[in-house]
Amino acid sequence: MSWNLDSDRPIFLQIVERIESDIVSGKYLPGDKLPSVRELAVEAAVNPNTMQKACTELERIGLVYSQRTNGRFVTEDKKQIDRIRKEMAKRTAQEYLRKMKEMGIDRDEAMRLL
Amino acid sequence: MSWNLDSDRPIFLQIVERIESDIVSGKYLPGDKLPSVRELAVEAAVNPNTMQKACTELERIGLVYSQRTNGRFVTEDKKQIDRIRKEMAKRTAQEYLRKMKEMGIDRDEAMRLL
DNA sequence: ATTACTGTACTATCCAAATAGTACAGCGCG
DNA sequence: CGCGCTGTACTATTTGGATAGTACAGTAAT
Repeated sequence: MSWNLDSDRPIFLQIVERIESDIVSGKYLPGDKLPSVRELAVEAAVNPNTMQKACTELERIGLVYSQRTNGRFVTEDKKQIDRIRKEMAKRTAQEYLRKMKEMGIDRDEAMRLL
Repeated sequence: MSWNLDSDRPIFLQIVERIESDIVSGKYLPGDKLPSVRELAVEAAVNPNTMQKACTELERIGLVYSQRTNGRFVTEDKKQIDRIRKEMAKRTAQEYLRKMKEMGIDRDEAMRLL
C-alpha cells in the first residue's frame, strides 16, 4: 500500500492522518505494535525525523503510546479511538459541505455527486 | 466575509481556491473587474506578493485575464468557467469519498453523515 | 558480554513560502 | 502636466518543513 503523499501540505501531517485512519478503521488494533520509526520512514520514503515528528503527534493526540526502548503501541482505550473516529468523520463531512457551499452547490447536489 | 486562511497549506493556494470558488459560484460574473492586487492583499491580510502569486495562477488556469495598466478581469468564457466548476466539484466529491473510505466508512454512511 | 533493535535528542543544511520594501511603465482624470 | 491608480519585477530576509547525519540509553535475544 503506497502512502500517496503530496507536496501541498506538510508531509508529517499527512502521515499523522494516514495512521489515524489506519487506527480508527481497525487496520491497527488496540494494543498492536507499530513498526519502528525507522521502518515506517523507509516504507513511506521519508526522513526518520519526519516520521518521528508524526509519531510524536499521534502520541499527543492519545492514539498511541511508546515504551521507551521497546516500541510504539496503539492505545487500548477503545473509547478514545471511537471518539476520534467520530470526530474525524464529522469534521470531514462538514469540510466537504463547506467547500461545496463555497462553490455554490447545496447539500442535495453535494449528495447527488457522490 | 473573512478569508479563513490556515497555516497548514500554502496561503497562495488557499487564495487561488477561494477566488476560483467565487468565480464558479457566480459571486464574480464574467467580465467583472477584480479588486486590485493591493486591495485584495489588504482584505485577505497577506503580503501583496502572495496575492499576486495567486492572481498569476488564476490567470494560468484561465479564469481571469489582466489588462496591464487597467486591472484584472474575470474571463468571459462561460464554458471555461463551467468546465472548471464541474471539475472542482468532481474532485472535491472524490476526495471526500477517498478520505471516508480510508477511515473505513462506505459511501452509504458517507452520505448519511451529510 | 555482544549484538541488534527500540525511542529520543541533537546539529547542520536546504528549500519553498511568506514577508518587507522598492521600483518602473502605462492608463485615466482633474 | 501632475497625481493616483493599475500590473509587474525585482532583491533581501525570515520562517517552517524536510533532510542528512550522529549519538545515547535501555531492552531483548544470542
